[in-house]
Amino acid sequence: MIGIKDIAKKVGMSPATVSRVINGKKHVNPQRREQILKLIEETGYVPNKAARSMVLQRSYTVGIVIPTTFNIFQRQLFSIMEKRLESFGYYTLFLFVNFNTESETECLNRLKAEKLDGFIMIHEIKSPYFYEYLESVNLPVVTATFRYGSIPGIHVDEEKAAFEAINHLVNLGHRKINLLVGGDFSFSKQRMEGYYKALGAAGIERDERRVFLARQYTMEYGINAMREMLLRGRDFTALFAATDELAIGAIRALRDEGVRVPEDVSVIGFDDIEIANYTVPRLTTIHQPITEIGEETALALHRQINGSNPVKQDRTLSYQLSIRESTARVP
Amino acid sequence: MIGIKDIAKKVGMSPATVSRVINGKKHVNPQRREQILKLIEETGYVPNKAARSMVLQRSYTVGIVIPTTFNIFQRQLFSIMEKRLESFGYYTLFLFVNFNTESETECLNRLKAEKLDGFIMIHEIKSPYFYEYLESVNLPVVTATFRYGSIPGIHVDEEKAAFEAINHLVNLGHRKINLLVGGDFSFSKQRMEGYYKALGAAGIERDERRVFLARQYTMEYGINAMREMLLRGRDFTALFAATDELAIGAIRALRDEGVRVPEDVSVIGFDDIEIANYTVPRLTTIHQPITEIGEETALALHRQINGSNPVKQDRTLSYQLSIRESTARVP
DNA sequence: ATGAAAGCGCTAACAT
DNA sequence: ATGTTAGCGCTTTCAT
Repeated sequence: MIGIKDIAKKVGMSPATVSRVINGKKHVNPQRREQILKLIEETGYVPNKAARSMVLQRSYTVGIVIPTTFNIFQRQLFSIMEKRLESFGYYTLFLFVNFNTESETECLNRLKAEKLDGFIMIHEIKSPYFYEYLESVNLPVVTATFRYGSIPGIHVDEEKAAFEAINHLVNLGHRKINLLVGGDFSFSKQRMEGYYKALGAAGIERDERRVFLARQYTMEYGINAMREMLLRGRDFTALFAATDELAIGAIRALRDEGVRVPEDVSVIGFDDIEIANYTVPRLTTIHQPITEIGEETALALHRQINGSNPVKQDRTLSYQLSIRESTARVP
Repeated sequence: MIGIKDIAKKVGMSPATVSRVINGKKHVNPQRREQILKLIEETGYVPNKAARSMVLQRSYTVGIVIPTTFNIFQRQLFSIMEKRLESFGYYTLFLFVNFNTESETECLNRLKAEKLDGFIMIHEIKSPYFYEYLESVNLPVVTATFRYGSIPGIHVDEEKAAFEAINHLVNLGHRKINLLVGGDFSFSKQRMEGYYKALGAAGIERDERRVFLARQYTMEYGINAMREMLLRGRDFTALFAATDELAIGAIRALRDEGVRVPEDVSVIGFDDIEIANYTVPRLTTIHQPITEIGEETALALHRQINGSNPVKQDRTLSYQLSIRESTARVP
């Protein structure tokens, strides 16, 4: 493998000078600079990242903590972040984590092993050790789509958005509105809270039997949950699914039983993943400003890392109710 | 930051001994080993990866080259690979690349900068320099879903699979079969080739006006392409879309014009992404053994890296025609 | 079984 | 403007 010494030797100069050229420092004779640049070009030399990272005590790398089972929304999100981070000159390292302590510890270790410049979380880690460590080393962090303690986060007002989703249904005359929600995240709690509050505001009695739990936020579990609902008799005219994927699964199960959407049952989702606009029927859903979330998150982290505008604060972005074809007046 | 010296000092031993313990080497007094292990546990010490990578001349990291605009199939694929690689003890580094020379060069540089143990390509890079470099450093590589030169690849017989897809349509009585295909990859050429051959075998005349090009393999371009087809008059009874995403977009556009699928027009896709089984109607498609492809690829790379079973050879996995609801007898 | 010392490839402080 | 040198945190000879 070719190294900085090889380059230096070939042009008859010291590694220090070559290093200066590579890093665009001053105090190098323009002619020699050209000469070195040319040689680097020719040889295809690229500095070793580990060596650099070691002496610089930083890696120009940003981590993104994401669940192994990332959903479509998260996939779109990290895709956007990755592009933005790259434009800022960072490498991106994905830290996949599962829903268990072991995996979270593993993630923490990785964080320690790499000298990351900072990182983004689009997955809520439970372990308190994790956050303790962050505090102790003062590593720049931004969360996206949720909040944790005093860490700055970029997100929408989930509760209010869910409230509005239910309101849309209520305005269409629905009173028997089921909720399909999954696991143990803040967004699920907030969306559920919005559901209850909207029902309350509409004078509809709170009925826990209308709430169904999916084990995961996938289409498969959406199908399963809807089957279960149907088994208990079709005493609902509308469904609020906590994510679009759950909604798509639910619509599938409804169709399989000959129930028409939206004629017989209205379904509203949440997130507005890309496919929501391509399904049959197109999905009415809460649009999250996914591009903006991704960009803002990357920017906030960049700012933290560079110390410019060190304002560590949350940003609540605005969502939108996107009315498409899966909701209609109550039959 | 806590380092190996700190650990050593605290137990009153040399860094060398601590290093031996960390790496599970022999010749350490069992008592001291325990003592050191305990301290590491307590302090939460994790060795610095850069330092380690530097002296070891390897990183225990495997790269996955993937297009920035990865599609759903590729997303599922890398997810599987990542899990498998982790189980082998590798870190995974994603190398996103765009469809231009600059980005490919960038990717190559990254490959040089990191001391990767090996890498996987699920994206065809064009630049010959890229492959030259691979040759020159003899870096372990495996391709997935395509082949390049003598690099071992894991894939299905794309052409034969496409042939079978068309055959399915022909058996249903279709003769006016359009093709929707996108960009410049080997799989697109092979799927197109299968289309033509199957038509030939069925005695259907080759008609290039039946072939439509999508700029990207996305649902959006699927819609656009189908609109264009429809504009030219509906003189087809079936469509073979080169990917499921294209198919889903096409079905959407068909619906928008009041064309029923499969009653009026049959649509068949390729890949069998997760959602293909949840759309309305469910998508008939070619099932790629995505889990197997992912696992086999990771395994093949692992073997190359470890020199065990250094057989550098291709594996052609078997696909399956998955008949669902989007195809029917010709009207 | 253990420690001292060299060195991985690079950058930066200090000389010149 | 350029070179010399030290050192980032670790592993691995080579002594002992």
